[in-house]
Amino acid sequence: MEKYRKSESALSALSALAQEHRLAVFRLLVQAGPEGLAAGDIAEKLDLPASSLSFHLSHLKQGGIVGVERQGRSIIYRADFAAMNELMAYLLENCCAGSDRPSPALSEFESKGEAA
Amino acid sequence: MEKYRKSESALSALSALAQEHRLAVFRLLVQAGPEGLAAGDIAEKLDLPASSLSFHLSHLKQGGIVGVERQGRSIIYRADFAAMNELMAYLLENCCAGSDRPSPALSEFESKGEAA
DNA sequence: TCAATATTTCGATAATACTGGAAATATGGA
DNA sequence: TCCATATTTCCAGTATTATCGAAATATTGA
Repeated sequence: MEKYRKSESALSALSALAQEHRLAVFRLLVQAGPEGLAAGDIAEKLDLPASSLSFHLSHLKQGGIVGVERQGRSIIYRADFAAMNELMAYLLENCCAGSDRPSPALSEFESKGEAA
Repeated sequence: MEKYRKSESALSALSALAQEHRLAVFRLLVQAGPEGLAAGDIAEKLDLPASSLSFHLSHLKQGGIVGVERQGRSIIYRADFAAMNELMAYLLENCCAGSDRPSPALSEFESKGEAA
């Protein structure tokens, strides 16, 4: 258990995604799957200057939703699916709740989780 | 059908949520449920100056994830659960994909949807 | 060791976002 | 109509984020 699911990490993941180029990069990485993509490939596909892309990649890394690994001369980025799932779980618990939800029951649960 | 689910709207919903105070406001509105909350109540609960809160509320409104309605002297804000569900659907389709996903099949589907 | 490749870091600039007091707007009640 | 309440809009100041060329750093292969 002990899923962290704190607002703090959700927030940094959200800010990582909340930018045109970064959302595009992340979607590309999701499509690429576990193999990931080299920074250069991303730059080419999205037609972004290397230094700008690097700025955004480091933001995605900070947000905890991509992983990095050097592979020879290239640096491979991959989507962190586990982190993305945690973000989804956070949003589901804290930001969703159909009109058919069991009143404030769920919110009490979440505020308890948040306290720690 | 014709779910919009475009990157553009996902992006504005994401930027709406990707800010400490706005995420807090939205969570509060989710807890409040369909009844919503008056701006003043939100300001009090989160201890935010009225003008700052108003700035953030308009951002949430722009992002399409809250609804507004005047009720006497107060202005009631409520979480737009349908919009939130659309965001979740977008993220699920475009930003998730377990390692057990059917290769690039899903991504082809989504790029077709995006074209329009 | 040297040159070529891949990427990041630096630094300067521009653009955007956030903050909060004060003034403006809308509403309801006396 | 006049006053109190609720909220927004305006505005200026501050802070954060984005952009991208140039220089710096790694890595590989000759």
